[in-house]
Amino acid sequence: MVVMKLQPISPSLTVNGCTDCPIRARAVCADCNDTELVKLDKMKSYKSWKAGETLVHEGAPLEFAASIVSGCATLSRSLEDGRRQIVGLLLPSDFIGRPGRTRSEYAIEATTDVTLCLFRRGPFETLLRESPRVASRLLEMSLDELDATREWMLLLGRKTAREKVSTFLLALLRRTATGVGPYRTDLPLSREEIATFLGLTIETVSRQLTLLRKAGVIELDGLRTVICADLHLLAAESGDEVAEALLP
Amino acid sequence: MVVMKLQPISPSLTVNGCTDCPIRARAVCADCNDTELVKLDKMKSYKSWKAGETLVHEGAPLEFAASIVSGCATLSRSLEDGRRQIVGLLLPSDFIGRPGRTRSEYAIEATTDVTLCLFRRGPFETLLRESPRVASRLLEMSLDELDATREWMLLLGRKTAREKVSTFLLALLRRTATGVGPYRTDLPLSREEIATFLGLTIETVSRQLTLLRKAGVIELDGLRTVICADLHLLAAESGDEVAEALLP
DNA sequence: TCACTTCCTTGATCTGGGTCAAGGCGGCTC
DNA sequence: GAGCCGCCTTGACCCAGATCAAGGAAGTGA
Repeated sequence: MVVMKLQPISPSLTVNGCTDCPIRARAVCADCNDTELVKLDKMKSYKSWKAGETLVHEGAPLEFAASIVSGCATLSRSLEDGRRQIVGLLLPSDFIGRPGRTRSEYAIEATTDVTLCLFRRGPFETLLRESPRVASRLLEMSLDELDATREWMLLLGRKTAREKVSTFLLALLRRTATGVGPYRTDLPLSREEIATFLGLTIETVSRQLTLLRKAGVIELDGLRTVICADLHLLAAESGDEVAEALLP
Repeated sequence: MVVMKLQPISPSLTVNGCTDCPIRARAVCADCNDTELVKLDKMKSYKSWKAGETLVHEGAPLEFAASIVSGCATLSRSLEDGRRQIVGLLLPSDFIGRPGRTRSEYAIEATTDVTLCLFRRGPFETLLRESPRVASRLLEMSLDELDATREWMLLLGRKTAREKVSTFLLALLRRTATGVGPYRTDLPLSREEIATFLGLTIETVSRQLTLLRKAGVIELDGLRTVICADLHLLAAESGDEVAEALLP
């Protein structure tokens, strides 16, 4: 399963792809021949789920590859006693799929209404075999994914609650940030889901959001909307000075 | 970077590969033509490091791909204030490398004396481009890696200290387990390194090892050798009943 | 408009694991 | 074999974040 990319895809790749089907744009770059585009277009279909629905249960068969068109979903793993950890966040342009394996190690759940662009396993794996360019793009995406996952290990193992919440908000805001601030984003996760993603409890997430608001780092507009006038303030709270240096 | 595989490689893949150079065995399966074997053999070389040495600094150029021949190394990431998290464990037959990127996101450090089988980046990437079979094997390894990393996220985010230490010992023992017990393994990491891997402190690791010994789950022979008569006891402490069900 | 639900916030208290400090135990050197 | 050094263990205490508990706010349906 390949997912959780917190940077937006390159604009130069989207413009000549179909924007409603990001995998086409992501898998095939501008100088490719059209054959692969046509093949991808022919095998795709769309499906939507409501917020809160489960797309795939942990350990259940996974009969498709897909990319997120709109909305947000999570990947999670659970222990038998109910403890649960979200191990990946799926946002538009992210990819779902695990070539060569038929069942999902993770539960996939919609946290908002979500629409996927689906490819059946069989034809998609054939395309992978026949098109080195698509295959190598998938390898690249998997390795980016691995880097993002390892970065999250550092967060889970070593960061404080405040740093965790700040890092999460910063990652979301950067993904949607355009031009200059103030930056605004709608949280695609409930407090409970944020907690499950950050290895915290819902109460701690709530308290840290309140503290960040009182410290003037962010503003909250309703329950789901976060506004940040200066991403550097947030980066300073995230425990990661490198992240700060990379800001616009 | 692709690493941390806690299962031994398939015996059917090793027998006809050269055992001192596992990537050849891992990348090329029995029914492949010999050309790829020859190409891999031609480009390889060997290099060794002493325990405690740094192979690659965090953020430094990574000019090779490699597989571990013997010994143990770690991948780690650090925050600026010195907090550090090991994000991957490299044991014999594991692969190091990040096609398409020239610098390492992680520090790579030898925790015991270690020998690598090295491939220069250029020729290795050419081989990847020309040999779909080797490329698809690398994708498979990357995805296994991603699964292992996400499993570790569940450990870091949700398990107790006792469960973390038990899970770590179980993973090590399973990797070397053959036939029936009692199982014995030499820890490739110091207490400090184990702590850095599990998101704990050295004192907590030490205390949990003592408690597991007093509970009769493990025996310790010297500082580095762990003996476990019954892996099911350890699995019961690991918080993961599925792991227990999969034991021999 | 009122009951009901779901999700969030805030306060009070508890505790697992961190921190600080004091040895113990080889292995090495001279 | 004495002194030293690196690594590990153990004890005492502390604190960040978990847990428990009590509302608040916003939506929904009758």
